[in-house]
Amino acid sequence: MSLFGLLRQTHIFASTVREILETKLLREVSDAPLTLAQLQLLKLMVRDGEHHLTEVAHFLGVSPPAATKNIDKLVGLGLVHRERSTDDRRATLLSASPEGQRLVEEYERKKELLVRPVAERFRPEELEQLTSLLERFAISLLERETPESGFCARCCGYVDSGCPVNWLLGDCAFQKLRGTAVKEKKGVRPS
Amino acid sequence: MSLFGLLRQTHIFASTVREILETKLLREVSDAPLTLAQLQLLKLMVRDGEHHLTEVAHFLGVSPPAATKNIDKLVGLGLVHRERSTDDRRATLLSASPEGQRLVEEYERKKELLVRPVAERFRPEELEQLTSLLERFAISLLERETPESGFCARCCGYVDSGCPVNWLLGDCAFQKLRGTAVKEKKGVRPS
DNA sequence: GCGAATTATTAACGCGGTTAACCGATGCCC
DNA sequence: GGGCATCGGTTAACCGCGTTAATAATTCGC
Repeated sequence: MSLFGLLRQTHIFASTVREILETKLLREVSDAPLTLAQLQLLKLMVRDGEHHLTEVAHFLGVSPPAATKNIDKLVGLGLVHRERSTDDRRATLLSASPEGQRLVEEYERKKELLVRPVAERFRPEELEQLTSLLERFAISLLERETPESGFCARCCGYVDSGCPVNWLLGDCAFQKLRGTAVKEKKGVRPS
Repeated sequence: MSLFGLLRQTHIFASTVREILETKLLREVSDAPLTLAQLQLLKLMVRDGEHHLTEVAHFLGVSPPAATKNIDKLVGLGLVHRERSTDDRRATLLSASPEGQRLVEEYERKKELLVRPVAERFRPEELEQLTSLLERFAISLLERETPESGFCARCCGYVDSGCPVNWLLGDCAFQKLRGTAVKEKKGVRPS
């Protein structure tokens, strides 16, 4: 069987989502030119409070200096608050500022506004099919990854404790961050 | 109706495809660290012969100097051949070298090798559904784009003359490149 | 045939990534 | 408790790819 059509639509779908639903939308809600990584950082911090720089670096999959630069920028824009930790005075505590929170909310709002009319052109059962097929395909791809590859979909902001992607990757940075490491559960679907 | 599940899976699918099926695979087939843009360039040139630098810049959606740099790198790696045009001595003629062609073929081969076992976990009608749903969703997103936005999915390498994405975007760089501009046909499905 | 437009490149710079080096704070161990 | 390794974060130097402005060479149009 030929996979050409599937490969083609897979690529086009992924490009379109990234370009229109993520990059372009981000430009619309932010005066300063943020990168997708920076938005994901913001979403992470909006979602759950205070983080250390090392966690942030791991979450983004970049080196600590790169994470520092990203945080520097977000702090400079007033989107993130940074302070020294009191119990470990080496560490920093990072959290989203009210403006940062507003930016993320605005992004989510516009995204839904953009997707809703698209979704309305599908029947409800088609949307469920699509969601389910997307999930199965992504999981099947991810299952073939060794945990060492360190891939993280940065689902941040779309966290759903029942989602297989969450417990599939033993070393999902986001999981570690949230203190809900699932290493021992890898590959075992919770009942 | 809540779109949360759909938005979540959409993001995860797009991230996973880009990361595992594109970025990671590219690293495996190339010694030099190519970017996805450079791979897409190669695919473009493998597909259809000679191009000018301006076309390449438009195709990638970057400025001419940026395109020059990308081409410089590919030429330096021996993946692309560059020569002066004879009929317009300002212009350059760019084409993939045999090594460039081999790289793209190897990439496609490995991609199929990776996706086939994933596809085998779906029933044939499910794969058709997925392909069709991906296409409809992407098209529906793209339809809301003004031609001025200049988005191009760089479907290069997955060109299918019957595909709506091809004729949907009046200013699809790829279309222009191929001399099959569809501006007048925008939104009108060929019978 | 000459000025205007076009094609591609170079120069100077910005931003985000890297590694190496550094600094203050913590913790361990005798 | 003092000494030393380690840890958390930042800085410095560099690289790659993007930008805009300026330049060189060629072609076009009147």
